[in-house]
Amino acid sequence: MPPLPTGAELEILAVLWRLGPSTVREVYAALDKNSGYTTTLKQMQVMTEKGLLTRSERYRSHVYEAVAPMEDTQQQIAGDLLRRAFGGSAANLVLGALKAQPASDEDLAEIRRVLKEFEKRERSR
Amino acid sequence: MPPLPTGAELEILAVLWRLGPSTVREVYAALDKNSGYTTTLKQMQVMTEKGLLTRSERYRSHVYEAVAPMEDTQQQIAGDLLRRAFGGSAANLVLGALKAQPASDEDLAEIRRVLKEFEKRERSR
DNA sequence: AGCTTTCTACGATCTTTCTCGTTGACATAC
DNA sequence: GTATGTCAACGAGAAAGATCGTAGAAAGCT
Repeated sequence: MPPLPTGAELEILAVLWRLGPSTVREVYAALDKNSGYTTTLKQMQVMTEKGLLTRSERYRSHVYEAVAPMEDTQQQIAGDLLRRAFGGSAANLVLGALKAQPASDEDLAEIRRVLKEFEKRERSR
Repeated sequence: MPPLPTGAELEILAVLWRLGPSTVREVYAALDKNSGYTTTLKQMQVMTEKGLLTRSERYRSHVYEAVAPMEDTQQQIAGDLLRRAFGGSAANLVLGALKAQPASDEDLAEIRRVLKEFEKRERSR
């Protein structure tokens, strides 16, 4: 089982999820950090060594891409936090998230949809 | 704004939330890590320096306690993760959490209650 | 060919986190 | 009063993470 991505790694992953396969420079530009280009480059190299990213040549530059699908990584992170910080209480996690960043009506509807879906699957077991 | 607790710090906080004010030895016993007693002690001393814990004398030993209420810390953590790993999508967070650790019926009901409550507050603005 | 730009690769440093061994204080037991 | 046990304090070390400076390869331009 791969270790969870660190904070800086997570930010890079988030950019790649959003933009799809990208060069280092594109990721660097999308990051609003005040660290240098080589820092981002190094980070992505390390992540590639770890197996978090893959790299393919394209003309002159290298294009990086997340190995694991976003959903898998998000699930791992959510599960880890649930255990570690919320004593396994999903309700507390939801509550914390909503308080921290009020959700829009669409978000709320989406959450309800997710709940229904989950409930249905649960009931059929 | 205080920096978010690290992984090891979070585990200690979780124990203190669960047990209430405790001595180092109690926390250490509740932790199922394979590190030594002094490691936990040192960690808690550092956390006290950082302002995460408070300490009060009790007879011979010291009793530690989390400074910030659990809810506040959880909210901070959830918000941070929401931004960093989930692109602000609370629905994805909920989905990830449910997939990672299927919730019981009570949990689901609790989540729905939280949603309703939040919605009501939202509507009255 | 020589210069400029745009990349990646490498190595070094700095900081934070994590871990533990040792010490000394204090109390209780013998 | 010596021994034993329990605890906090201290300092040191290892490990991981984050940051950057410099070098080197490849392409394009004049």
